[in-house]
Amino acid sequence: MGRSADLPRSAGERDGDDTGCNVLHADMDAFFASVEIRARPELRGLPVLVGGAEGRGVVAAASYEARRYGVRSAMSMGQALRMCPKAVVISPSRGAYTEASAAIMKIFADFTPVVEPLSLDEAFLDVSGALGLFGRPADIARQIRRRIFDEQQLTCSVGIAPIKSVAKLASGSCKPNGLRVVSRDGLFDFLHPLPVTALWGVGRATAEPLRRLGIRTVAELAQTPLDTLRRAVGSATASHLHNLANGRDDRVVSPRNPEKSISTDRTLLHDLLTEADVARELLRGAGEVSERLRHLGRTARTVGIKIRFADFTTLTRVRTLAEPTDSSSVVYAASLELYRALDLDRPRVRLVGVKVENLRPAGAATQLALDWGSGQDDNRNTAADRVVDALAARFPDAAVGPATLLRTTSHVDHAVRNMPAESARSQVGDNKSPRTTRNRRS
DNA sequence: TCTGGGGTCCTAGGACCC
DNA sequence: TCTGGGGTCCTAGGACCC
Repeated sequence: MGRSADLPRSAGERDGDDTGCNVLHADMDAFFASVEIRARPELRGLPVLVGGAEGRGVVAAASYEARRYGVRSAMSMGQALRMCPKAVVISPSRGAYTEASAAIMKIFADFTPVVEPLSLDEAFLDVSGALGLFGRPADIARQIRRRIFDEQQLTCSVGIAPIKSVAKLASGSCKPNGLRVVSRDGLFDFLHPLPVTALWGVGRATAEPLRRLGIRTVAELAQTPLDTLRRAVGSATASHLHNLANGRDDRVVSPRNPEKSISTDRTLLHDLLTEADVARELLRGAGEVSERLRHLGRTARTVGIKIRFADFTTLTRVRTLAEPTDSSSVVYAASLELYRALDLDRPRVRLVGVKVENLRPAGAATQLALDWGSGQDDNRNTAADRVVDALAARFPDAAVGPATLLRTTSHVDHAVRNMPAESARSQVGDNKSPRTTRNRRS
C-alpha cells in the first residue's frame, strides 16, 4: 500500500456548521474484514466474510462487496454463503484486530485525551479541548481519517454532532469512508425522519411494542407522551428514548471505566452429553477468565456459568464467594459446583460459559485472605497460576495448563469425579498442583 | 434465519436488617 | 405479635450493542 495515496471511494464528506459540535464518533469500516484484506491484498475487491468457518459459525464481519449480496454480521455462515456463494471465508485473527485497534486508539489520543472506546473499532472523542491546537471539529476529523489511512491503510467514518447519540447515528449514515457533520440547527431534520430502530438501544424486543403504538419514526416517538411510552417499554427505556428522540443526550464522553465482568463462552462443534465433557469446558473457561483477571491485577467475588442446551434454552447461575479470588482452581471448583447443582437429566449441552464479576483490585483480596487466616492455599494456587501464566507468555505456542485439557476423555472423567463439590465454598480446592495437600484448619 | 463471543445495563423477586 | 417501608445484597433472565 502506498503511503499518502488518496483516501479511496469516499462516501463523501457532508460538511456543515460544526459550531458546538464537539463530539466525534469514529467507526472503522468493516473492521475485521478490512484488517484481513490488508494482510492479503489479493482479496481486495472480493466479498470477504470473517467468522467461524465450520459448523455453527456466524458472520463477525463482512466486506462491503459481500454486503451487496445482503450479507450482514451475526448472520449464520451457512445462510451468508447461500446468499453469496463466492465469498471468501476467513477465521478471525483476534491478535491482528487488537493490534490495529491499539494503533487507532493511539491516533485518537494524539488529538484529545477524552476518548471513550466502545469496542475494538469505534470510539467517541470529545474535542472541545483540542480546537485551539488542531482546528475546527471537522478539520480534526479529517486529520484523524488521514492518519488512520496513512498509518494503518484502513478507512473509518466519522460523525460529528453536539451530542453522542447523534454523532453515532451520523457516522453510521455516511459509511463507508465518510464524514458527516450534523449541526445544532440541522439536528431534527437529521433525526426525525429516521426509523426508531436506528436509535441506539432499540432492538427487536423494544421495536415491537413501539410498532403496536404506531410509532415507526423518531419524530413519532418524540411526540408520544412519556406515560404512554412507559407503559409500553418500561420506565428507564421510555425516558431514555424519549430524550434521544427530542435531541436530548447529556451523557458526556468519558474514558472507559474499569471492566465489570470477564467472561468466556464457547459453542461446541457437537453437543456435549457427559458431565466430564462439560467439566472440561468449565476448566478451560475458568482458566481463561482467571488468567485475564491476574493479567489485569484484579480479583472477582462472583463466579457464574452459562449453559445452553441443544434446543437453545439457556441457564445462568452465579454464586458469590466468601472471598474474592483470581485462582483458576477456585473459579473452576465454583463453576463445577454450580453445574452439578443443576442436576440435569441427560442434557445435550451446546454452549458452556464461565464468567466472573464483582471485580476489585487484587491487593485488597490478598489482604482479606490473610486476615481470614485461610490465605495459604489461596496463595499457593495463585503461585501455581502465575507460573502457568509466565510459561504461557514465554512459550505462546506450547500447551501450558491443566493436564486434563491435554488428555482424552477417560482421564478427564476420573479427575473430575474426584473433585470434591465443597471445594468452592471452602476455597481450598486445587486439583492442579500435585504438591498441594488439602489440610483444612481443624 | 437452526442462530458467535465479548461485554453493559435493567428488571424483578427474595432475603435480611433496621 | 402484626404490619409497613426503605435499603442493600444476591440471583436469574433478558435486551441490547458491536
